[in-house]
Amino acid sequence: MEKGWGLILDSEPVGFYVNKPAAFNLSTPRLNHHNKGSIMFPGIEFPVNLNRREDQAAPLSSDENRMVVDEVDFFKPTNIIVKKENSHGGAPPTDVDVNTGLHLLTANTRSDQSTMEDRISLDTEDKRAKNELAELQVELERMNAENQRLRGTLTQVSNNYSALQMHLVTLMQKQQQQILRTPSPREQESLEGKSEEKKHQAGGPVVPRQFMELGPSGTTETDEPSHSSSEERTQSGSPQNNIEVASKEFSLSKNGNRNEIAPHHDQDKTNFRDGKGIGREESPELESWVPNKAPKLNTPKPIDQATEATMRKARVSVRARSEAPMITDGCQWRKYGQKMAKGNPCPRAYYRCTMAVGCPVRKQVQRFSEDQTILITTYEGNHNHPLPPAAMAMASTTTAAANMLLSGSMSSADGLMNPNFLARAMLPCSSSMATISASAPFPTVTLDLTHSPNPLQFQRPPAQFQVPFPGQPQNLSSLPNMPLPQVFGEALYNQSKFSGLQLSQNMESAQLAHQASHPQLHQAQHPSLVDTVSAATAAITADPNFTAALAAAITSIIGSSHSNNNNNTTSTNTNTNTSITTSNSNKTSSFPGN
DNA sequence: CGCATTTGACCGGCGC
DNA sequence: GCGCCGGTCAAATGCG
Ligand SMILES: [Zn+2]
Repeated sequence: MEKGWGLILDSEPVGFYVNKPAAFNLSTPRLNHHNKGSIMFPGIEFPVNLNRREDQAAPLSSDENRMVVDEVDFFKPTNIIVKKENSHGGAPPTDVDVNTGLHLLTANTRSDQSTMEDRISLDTEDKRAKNELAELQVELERMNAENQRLRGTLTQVSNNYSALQMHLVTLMQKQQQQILRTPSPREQESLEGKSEEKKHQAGGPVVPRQFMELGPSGTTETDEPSHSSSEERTQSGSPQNNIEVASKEFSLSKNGNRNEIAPHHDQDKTNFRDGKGIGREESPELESWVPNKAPKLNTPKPIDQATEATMRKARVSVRARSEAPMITDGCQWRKYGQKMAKGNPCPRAYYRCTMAVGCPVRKQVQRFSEDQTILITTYEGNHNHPLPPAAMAMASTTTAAANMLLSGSMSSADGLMNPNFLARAMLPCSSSMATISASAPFPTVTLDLTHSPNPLQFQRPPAQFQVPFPGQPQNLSSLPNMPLPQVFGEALYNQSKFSGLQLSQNMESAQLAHQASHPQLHQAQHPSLVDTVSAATAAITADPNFTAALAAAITSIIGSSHSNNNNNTTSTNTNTNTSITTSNSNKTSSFPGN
């Protein structure tokens, strides 16, 4: 089964390579910020956990692990090889085999002096110079690698930030919905039906429903009984890299509340694969997934069902850079199909959520034809089961996006209001963009977690399918003066060997932070290392100013890296060009983040 | 041996 | 009606 080991959407494995002094020493590529040593950003009143894992502090070995990327290597073998070598050598042998392809220079300089002098001494000198050059080259490459890492880090931070932003928007949206309109019957249903007991226990305020509860109220609570192991599974793909060991201390907060819900989807099991054989209509509310061709079934069904159908039909696609075949979103996926898409050389893979038996969630994974370093993951449906925090991150985000979209599509008033609201909400946060466009068969929200190479590009033109990195992936092989996009791609590539992009942790953190304020939701969580981690991050990120802190972190990192790399034209891109694109049937509009 | 993936078959929608 | 196309199924295959 697929565990989604590809991109991990959180920040942790990368660690923070904050502002290294000019020494380009691979052996100490990153500052050691263990989570306990969370970084305090000046002027910000709470610590930000940068998710450094302890072992990552280990100088070379971890680096090697990170750098060795051969397996998943789709695009640029040569580079990788070089980097690998570099990562190995603390001080490279003078006779370096590392072929940097920069010999031209050395040859020239040498030729001048060597003409009439004593051959031997010159030879030795020559050799020495050569060696020095080689070393310099190696160092140069190290610098490049460092730069890439920094950029990768920045990218991840940006991604995280974007994710958090999404959460913020989601929460704001929910609040808005709560305030502006009485809860829809479905919401009421879900709240009463599911959260009632929770509310009793927690006695907390009524909370905007969790995305998981968006499904049919009756069965949504199905819980996988055996999911004590869920966390390993979800994280197993990259245990070394992904799990945030740092925050163990927080685990206690969550461990108590393993969910109590009895798994009652036995029926679902029988119904699984109901597509044809076993009637799925017997229990429409059971919400085992229904083939998504639900375009017209709305009429006969009650409103709830209609919205459900819409929900299922709504899609949220996430674009992120990853060389890995699939992003790690914390869920378990089983591949059930693969097709060659029409205009895309890369096949499209179809996955189904297997965390619960009847879970209707499916996703499509496909590479962006124009930039194959971009992985487009399209989610469809809502989980009908509790999710581990890691999965919560992505799921809640996507669901939020779907909600946004659907709220727009359901009532015209909302439709007008929500996008604007979204735009407004995101504006102060960052350079994000929301776009509503036509041309999608399904209402689709696109979260673009890729990054624009242009640092000046704080406002992007509202083109829907803009390719953030027009550069072609092939260019990645040109190591020294790699344009930023490629650098990013490579950095991410390196880091994503096991984990790739990391979004989940922070997203989940936001989620948990949210939950922290609403304790009744906690019980839905699974205790686990993941939970632990997320709890920790949640605690850390519970502060409402987290985004500000993150922004500060980003800026600080940017500043530092800028100082180090400013000669590099491709230097840090400061803007997180997260864009939200919603495709509706008939309109196209965009909301530049700022 | 059980499970996940692979992969060609199949199905429904849609346009011509 | 036919063919294309996106999406899904399920037998075959591979893997641990
Ligand atoms: Zn699910």
